[in-house]
Amino acid sequence: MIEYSSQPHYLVAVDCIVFGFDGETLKLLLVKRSLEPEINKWSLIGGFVGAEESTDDAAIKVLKKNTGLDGIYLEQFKVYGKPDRDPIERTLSVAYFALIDIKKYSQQLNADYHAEWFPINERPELIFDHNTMVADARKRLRYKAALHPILFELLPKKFTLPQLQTLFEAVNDMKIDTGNFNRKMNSTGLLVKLDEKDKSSSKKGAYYFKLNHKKYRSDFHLVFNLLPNLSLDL
Amino acid sequence: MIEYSSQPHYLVAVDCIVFGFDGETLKLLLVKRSLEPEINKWSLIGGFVGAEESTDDAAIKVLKKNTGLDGIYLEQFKVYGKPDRDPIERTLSVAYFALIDIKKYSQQLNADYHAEWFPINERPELIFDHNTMVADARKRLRYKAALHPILFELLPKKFTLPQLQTLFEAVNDMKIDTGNFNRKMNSTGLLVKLDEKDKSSSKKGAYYFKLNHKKYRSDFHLVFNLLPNLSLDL
DNA sequence: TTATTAATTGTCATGTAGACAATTAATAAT
DNA sequence: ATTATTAATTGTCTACATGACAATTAATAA
Repeated sequence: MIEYSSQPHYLVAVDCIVFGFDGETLKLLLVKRSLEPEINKWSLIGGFVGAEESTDDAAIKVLKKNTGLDGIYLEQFKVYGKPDRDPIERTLSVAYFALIDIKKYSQQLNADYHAEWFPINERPELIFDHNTMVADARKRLRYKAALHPILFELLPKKFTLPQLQTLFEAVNDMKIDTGNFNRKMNSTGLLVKLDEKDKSSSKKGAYYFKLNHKKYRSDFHLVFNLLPNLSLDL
Repeated sequence: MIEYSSQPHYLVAVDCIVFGFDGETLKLLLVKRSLEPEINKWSLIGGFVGAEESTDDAAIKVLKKNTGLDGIYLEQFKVYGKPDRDPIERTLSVAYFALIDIKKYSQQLNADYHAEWFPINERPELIFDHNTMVADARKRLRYKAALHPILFELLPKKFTLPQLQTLFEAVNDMKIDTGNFNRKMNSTGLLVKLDEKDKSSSKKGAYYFKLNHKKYRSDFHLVFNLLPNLSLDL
């Protein structure tokens, strides 16, 4: 039997930076950590990678366990591999960011798992290097969202143009001109206008749109310019 | 003493996809693997992550050991974490791509470490999932190079416009109009024209340029459009 | 009727992009 | 001196994108 002699072995975890959008504010899903050390402190959703699963599998599992949701947009974006990032024992963490339609998230699981949504700018301090992970994930989200129509993952099946614009403004911390924004979005071919209106936030009501999934899939990898004054930092 | 109970532990490796450019062809640095299994087969440069080093440290070390070079452009781009990717024992691999000025690479180390440059399109079969890693790294390189001036990392201190164009054409597998290309490159402010000429490939000779490092550093994160007909796939 | 938000449209200046052609330049080889 | 060769720049044309800003039309609850 061949062996790799006496190389050191490490724990491997996954951590998920879960973004959500409620129509107004960009949010982050956090949990109270259930094991020592730092028990009861706020933390990203995460878990160890089991013997029979890939890191992708582990991230999917973690997300399922904490939100009850399947088929979530997940993207591995960085490994955190400093030797001392976990004070107890060396643990590498493979970080993923996830985009969730917040309305799909079932409230009772919230209670079960002590998970809670926080407005991204009013979140508590997190354990270990999780604050850094969140900052990195935000940057990556901004970057990706400027070039690919990824933010649709955060919206419910039916959404309005004002909601879409609010989302873009929240992610990028900027005001966007409505006329130009709508023109641009309509020109992507990604939107399908529905007959129904959302009258919850105005008298006139805003038409609902749904995503053209076929176009979304086929054009996802193309490079768009979805942001005015594109100037990113990553 | 707190412990994470009986979670499984794994080996963690780094693998580097090392790109080089000789003025004509995009190349890949490979080594003959020195341990079982698959000993003497071609492989990416890699190694296990030691107990006292971060994954970034490990990648730097691996590169230093195999090329003798420091200060190489290195970017972590993906973790390969399938349980069975290594037949002997579960090993996660953190993949980095590296960009090397091929002229800096010292030939004698080549012999010592059995490392060899292959034209990227005429490379041998690689072990494990290394073929996939190379394909992924190429895509990532193309993507990044279209948006950021990263390809300068592959060029020597002095380079000519024709060399630069050839490099862009090699990375992206396309012909580029010289007039438009030179206009675009000159307009970035990244180039500093030198007095000296390179007469090796023409009678007239092509002026050497060097990189404006200050501008390079300050503008690196901005999103450029360095490719005609930008249409990427990642 | 009014206030309010939605959605579209217009306009203007500016810039980029790319196809394509032409020109000027330098110099080694003949 | 002429020629062949590659380098580098420039011109031109069309098309389209961009973004600032304003104006307009629309729908409807209060």
